[in-house]
Amino acid sequence: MVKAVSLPAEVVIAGFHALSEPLRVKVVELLRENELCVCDLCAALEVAQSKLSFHLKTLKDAGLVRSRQEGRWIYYSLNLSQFVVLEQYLSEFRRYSPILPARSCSDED
Amino acid sequence: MVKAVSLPAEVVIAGFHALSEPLRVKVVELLRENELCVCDLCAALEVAQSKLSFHLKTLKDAGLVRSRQEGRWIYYSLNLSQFVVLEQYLSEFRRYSPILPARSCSDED
DNA sequence: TAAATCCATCAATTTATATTGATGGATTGT
DNA sequence: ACAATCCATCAATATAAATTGATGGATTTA
Repeated sequence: MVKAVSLPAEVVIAGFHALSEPLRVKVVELLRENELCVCDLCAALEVAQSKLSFHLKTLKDAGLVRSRQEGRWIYYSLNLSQFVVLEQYLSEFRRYSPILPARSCSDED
Repeated sequence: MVKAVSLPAEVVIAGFHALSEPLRVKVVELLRENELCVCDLCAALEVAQSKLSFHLKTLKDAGLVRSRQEGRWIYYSLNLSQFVVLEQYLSEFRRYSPILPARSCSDED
């Protein structure tokens, strides 16, 4: 049961990709507070249903959200463990560094 | 000097977008260990220089890397504080949750 | 000064993603 | 059974991102 060693983890890339689009980020920010059905999200975001459905699929394929059916509604909610995976991936960058990045006063580039 | 309140933070989206492409992820993983010049990266990744340059620009625009010139070389390094920004953005999703997602026994790496 | 190296940028093409409106499956209420 | 609601999927189009080869600026070496 050998686990492949750090190919730039597909699942991580899929996660970041899913979070690289403004509407999808709005979706997860809404879901942060409540489980919501698609029609709730459509109303809140004022977008067409098919458009939202498309983006929800991207989020779901990336493992960031789950869905559950109740009657004719499908409720979406966050899959927090996947957010943790991404968070931990990022945290490893810090671990390699001798010092935490100095917080520049004038942080211009 | 009013700071806009949580528009799905452009800088966060740009960061996730930058990390949503395999070659760019390989770049930051290499830079995690060492500051490197473009020609080092070209050699390590076996890609054309113009291609790499394009992706480095994406990473730089997202604030994830810095560059510094030394003679005719341009050295790239991580800007860890931006990684921390992304990490903290993700960590806020956890904060809303009543329970931390169960850590599955079988997904250690 | 001339040649070589390192790199960013440009324009043209290819490839990937997103948007739109339409269709149909599943569920519920009449 | 029929109509209405909720949703995913499809095909066509539009938009965005990546790749490629070429060009030129800046720096170093001969």
